[in-house]
Amino acid sequence: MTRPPPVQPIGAIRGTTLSNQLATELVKDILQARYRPGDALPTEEDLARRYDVSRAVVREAVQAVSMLGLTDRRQGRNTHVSSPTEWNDFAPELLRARAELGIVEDVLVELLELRRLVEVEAAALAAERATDPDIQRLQEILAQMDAAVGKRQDYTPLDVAFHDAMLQATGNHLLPRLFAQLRPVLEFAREVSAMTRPDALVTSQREHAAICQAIADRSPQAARAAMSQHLSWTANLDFSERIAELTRRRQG
Amino acid sequence: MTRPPPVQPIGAIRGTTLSNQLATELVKDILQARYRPGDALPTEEDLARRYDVSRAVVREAVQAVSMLGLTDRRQGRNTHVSSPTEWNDFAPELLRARAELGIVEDVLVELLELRRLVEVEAAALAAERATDPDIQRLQEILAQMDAAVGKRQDYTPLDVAFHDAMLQATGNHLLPRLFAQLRPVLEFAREVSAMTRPDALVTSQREHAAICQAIADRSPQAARAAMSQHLSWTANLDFSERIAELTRRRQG
DNA sequence: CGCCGACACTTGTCTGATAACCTGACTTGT
DNA sequence: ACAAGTCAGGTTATCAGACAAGTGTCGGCG
Repeated sequence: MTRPPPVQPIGAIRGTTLSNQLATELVKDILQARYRPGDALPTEEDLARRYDVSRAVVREAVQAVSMLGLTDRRQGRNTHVSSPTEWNDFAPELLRARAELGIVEDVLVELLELRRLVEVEAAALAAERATDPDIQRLQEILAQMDAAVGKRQDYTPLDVAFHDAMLQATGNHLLPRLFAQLRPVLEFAREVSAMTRPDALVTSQREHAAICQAIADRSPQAARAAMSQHLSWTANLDFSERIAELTRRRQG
Repeated sequence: MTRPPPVQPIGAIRGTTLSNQLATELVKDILQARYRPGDALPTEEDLARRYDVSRAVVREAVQAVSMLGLTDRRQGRNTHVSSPTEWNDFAPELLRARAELGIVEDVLVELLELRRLVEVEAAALAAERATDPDIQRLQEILAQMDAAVGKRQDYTPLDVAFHDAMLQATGNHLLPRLFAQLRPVLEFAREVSAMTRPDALVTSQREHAAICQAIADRSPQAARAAMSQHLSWTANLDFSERIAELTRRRQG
């Protein structure tokens, strides 16, 4: 397995290590149904030859892919692609790979719906249980957002911070973490939604203020309503053309 | 690194491969704060010596741990334990490890709360969007559950199937998958709750019937109410003593 | 026809070596 | 004295070749 020096290593992907590059390569192959559930992956030696890497690299890559639930390794048998029900769809690596492939269109609407489900009720919880420091923090962020209305680049991270602070105010540690994992794809959704909603910032800021007020008033009903209002426009969204355009732009 | 034959390999854990065993070992060490966030893990060679395995095994194990977001590898520097905000708390391997350690007490209540948040609204969604086959399937499962009231061993898997079918009836693919990932810990919660709620099956079955009826009637409000009722008893639950007992029993 | 063992194939593990990289201490020039 | 460059040691990343341990298949044998 002589390594010809100036040959592009795997796919010239921006990636740190060889094994990670190969891993994302395999993940993409599986997501694109180049290998289908139930199929056997090529032999480790095969993959090593094919990508001109050592078997150790292949093994670490396959290990990574298996940790995502995408494949099932057993000694003696080939490693097979698992049923999609086994996939860890919330693993950041998988979400990122999906986003990079533009395979998100089908998942994006569902993801936003999930977000709406959780966040509306979370707002109610936050109104019930927010501590004074929690509320203070929300108000601080809101003030900064007020100042940033007009500049989307400044506003967006504050928007994220606001929602995160709200989730933290529920006292349930899992909620911020769930959203932290979903963040990369939600960012992508935000990109798209920014296009579909040119009014955006002013309206958005009014809604944030309403949410904050409801929580400060300790009114779960009001909080639920305000958050529901804030996220309602995501309900009847059809992304397909927007995503197609973004993907085209990224690849072109 | 001579391998003495009859020495327990790593921890005599039930596990398939050496690297997987070592991986779960490291995961547990991190969860138990034996290595704290920011700390450096021992050298690969060090770990290899310590557990009497080859460096290749160590590397695959560390790769697995890193895929869970627990550690951060960079060439040249030691691999460090990441900040808990980076951890993939919804990865099945992590949840399982937590459950085996009995570190779930703090997470369990929050997990049930998350479940309640999502599932109540999911029931409403299902009432809106369930197809006829969806409803038929729910009714079939319900009938089987009717027959199984009285035998918890038969009932429990049907209970799981019912909730899964309900989530599928929402038409949102992410919902069943989220719960599939949470399953192991929810099972554990079920074990505990079985102890705290001896009335259980008859009441539970009545509630399931109400949920099913509401969905069949296409009434989101009724579905929300029924599911809320069904899960309400999880709200004010304090598991600490129960979990302590279960953990003691398992370790004793 | 069914059981069973030889055999090829594949994953799991071991060993030892080299390359790439980081850190911190040391040197050097101003 | 201080800043910048240099170097050495340690650590991870990768390579190569080998052997061990499972799995499945395909004969032959009862």
